[in-house]
Amino acid sequence: MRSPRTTPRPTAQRTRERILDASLAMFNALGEPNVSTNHIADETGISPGNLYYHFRSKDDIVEQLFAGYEARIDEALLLPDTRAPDLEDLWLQLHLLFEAISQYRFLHRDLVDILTRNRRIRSRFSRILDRASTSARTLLQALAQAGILHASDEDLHSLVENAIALVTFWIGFDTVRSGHYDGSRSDPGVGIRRVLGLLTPYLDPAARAHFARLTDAYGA
Amino acid sequence: MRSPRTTPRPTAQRTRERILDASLAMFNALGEPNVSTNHIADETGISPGNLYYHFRSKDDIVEQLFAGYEARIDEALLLPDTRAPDLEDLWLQLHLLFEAISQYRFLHRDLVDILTRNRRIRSRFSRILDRASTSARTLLQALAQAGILHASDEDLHSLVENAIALVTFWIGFDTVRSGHYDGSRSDPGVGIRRVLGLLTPYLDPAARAHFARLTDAYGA
DNA sequence: ATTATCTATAGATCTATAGATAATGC
DNA sequence: ATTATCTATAGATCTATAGATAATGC
Repeated sequence: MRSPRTTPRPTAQRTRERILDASLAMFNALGEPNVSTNHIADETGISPGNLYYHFRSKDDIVEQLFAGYEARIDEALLLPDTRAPDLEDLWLQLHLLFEAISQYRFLHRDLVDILTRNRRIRSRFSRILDRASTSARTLLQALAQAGILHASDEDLHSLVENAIALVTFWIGFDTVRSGHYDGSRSDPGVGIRRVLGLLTPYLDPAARAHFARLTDAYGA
Repeated sequence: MRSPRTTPRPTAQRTRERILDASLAMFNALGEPNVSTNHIADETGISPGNLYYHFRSKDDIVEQLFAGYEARIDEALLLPDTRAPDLEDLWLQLHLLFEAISQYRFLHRDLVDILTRNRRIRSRFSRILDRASTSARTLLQALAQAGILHASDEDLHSLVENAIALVTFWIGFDTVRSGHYDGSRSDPGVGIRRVLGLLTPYLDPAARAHFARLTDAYGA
């Protein structure tokens, strides 16, 4: 056990952050399984021993990064609490989700492998999916209530699950479909349009036109 | 270079097959990145040296397995050539696809990582996606021609891409969503229903009822 | 004589730790 | 005195090969 650092020194704090930054960048570029603690130390410009002074293990680094990811996702899933959510909330939520996922895309690239090897992250991710499901359901039910979406309960369930599947594995699909395996960031616009494509057949014509305007105006 | 075996001895042939069988089973159960050539040799009951007599490398094993996968997928993608494909062809194709993928699920579990590390498999998989896209498009266009599906060209494109994404990453999504990380085979029924769920809003009511009957009758 | 198999091992990792040394804060 | 860092290394892999030995087929 390391003693708690109540007042961390500026230098060490920066080193810790630099390790996390380098890890995230390399994980995203090369895939987490293909990046060793030696690579990370090397890229950060420190010794492997120093890396293990700041982090218990490679998994510890992954978990710290995951905490950042989880915070971003939870923020993206927030819905307005004083009024019913509308189409523009859905549109914004999708943009925030794709942005957060893109920032931590290494997690989604090797999702099954990472979750298989780490029980803690596994259960936390499982709860993220549940929260996403709840959020999406709430949103779509509000749209149904407002009369701009028409779907049976079964349709709605299928819709929510398919949307979650598509968002979760968009990074993977985009990679294999486009053939860009270098881990570079890709335009989230197509992914967002595909998720919205799941929804459109259930939307009112007026709402569909509304979406078209949003897409044209903000370019995604 | 190994000399060509024109008339392979039965024993050796069996060993080769046993290596492939053990590899497939362990890859599916534990994930390809987590299975070493030592594990495979151990499970097959041979020495690591013997394994390398039969296969050039671990990648060689993966490629041999991939060839079997590719053949199964290509077979599943075949459409009738003497008549226009109909709803039941689509239904059958989905079943064959899910069956083939389930048999080689290790490929889909770590798809991006495997394709990143192996250029040959990468380009072959890319062509599989193209063939799947063509097959799906042909099928859906036939349905549109027959008047049982109504969708614009843009809708149809989105539909095809979303279906391919869902089928390709169903194994991954099912794993993280259900929380069963032991690599065991899961019921493909839900996955098939989800893919069909993409289609239903574009279908004629009569065709939708047809699907419901198929699902009830054959249990998926 | 050829094919199949095993033993033993080189060489390259990788994760993680022990222990020495340097830098900082009181 | 505490915190941060480095050097060096143990110990566990893992992939792959060399070279010896066994089994098979003509």
